[in-house]
Amino acid sequence: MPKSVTAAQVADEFSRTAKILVRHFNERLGEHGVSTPRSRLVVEVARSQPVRLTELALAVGIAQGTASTLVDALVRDGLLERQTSAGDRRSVLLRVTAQGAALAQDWTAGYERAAEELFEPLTAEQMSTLVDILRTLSADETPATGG
Amino acid sequence: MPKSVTAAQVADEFSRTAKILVRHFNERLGEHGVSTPRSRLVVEVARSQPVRLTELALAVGIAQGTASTLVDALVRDGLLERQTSAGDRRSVLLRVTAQGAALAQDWTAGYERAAEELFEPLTAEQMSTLVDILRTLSADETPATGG
DNA sequence: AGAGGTTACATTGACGCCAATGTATCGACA
DNA sequence: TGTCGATACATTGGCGTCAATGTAACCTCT
Repeated sequence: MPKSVTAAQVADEFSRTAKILVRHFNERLGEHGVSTPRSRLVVEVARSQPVRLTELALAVGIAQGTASTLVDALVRDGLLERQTSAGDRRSVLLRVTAQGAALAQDWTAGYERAAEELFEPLTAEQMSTLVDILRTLSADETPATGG
Repeated sequence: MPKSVTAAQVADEFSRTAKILVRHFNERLGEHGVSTPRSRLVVEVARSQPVRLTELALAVGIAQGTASTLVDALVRDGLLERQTSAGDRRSVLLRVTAQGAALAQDWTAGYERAAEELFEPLTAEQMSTLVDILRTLSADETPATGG
């Protein structure tokens, strides 16, 4: 018999856990000299370049303006390149630089190890279930891989 | 057969969904003229007053310094009261004011409705499963109700 | 009593993030 | 061609958050 929980309880627990995990993640990635959002962006661009800014924002779940600001800093730091799209000059295509690609590789490893550590208490089935539930919750705002 | 997912995929999905939900939550609560963190704090104090600052931070999942700053603003706004503990003069006991209690009631209702709306796509069993998983993930940093 | 380590809270500087808004480009249509 | 709404990105002001650190009270042990 599943203990019945209210939606508010779920929200509280979700919010609390999310914040705790974010702190731990930042702590782990800090050892690589980078913050979670920055590494997340660079790794995502490396994975699916060239990528438009708005697509990138959608993929990582942040607002477009936030992505713009963060990307700006990453470009200044020489990790990403902006390139105006030939077909649509409003669009910006993002790619990693050589330096960005190298760091992305290091950070991906750190990211994966941090994730394994944080989700270690879950069984494989729980992880799969969790992902299903998360995708259900964010079904409205899903990148192209939606299907 | 559960699709196997990597820890990094879980982390990505978790982070993305958390940010999306936070945005939606803020949007809903904005209609009540309050932000999610502020309402969350006031409601939590109303629920378990008197409560120490650090306990409160743990309950909502934020760092102690963050709680201090937020509480400061809420005290200035007349929603919360600080009171130095008689037994341990380092400690601060928090309570809601009359105004804070009234608003907490309104916000609790808004909070609950927002949560119901956001978690509406989940079945009762999924919600229960989700809470189990979340508690497992944050088992290290659990308030006194730890069990 | 008082020295030294510990605990509870406050403060600070920097960052991530948002909503709202501004600017340039695009596309359709008169 | 020029106009108008829509789209893609950039900018801005403000909040929430953190880690790191400071200050005061507590506790133990001598």
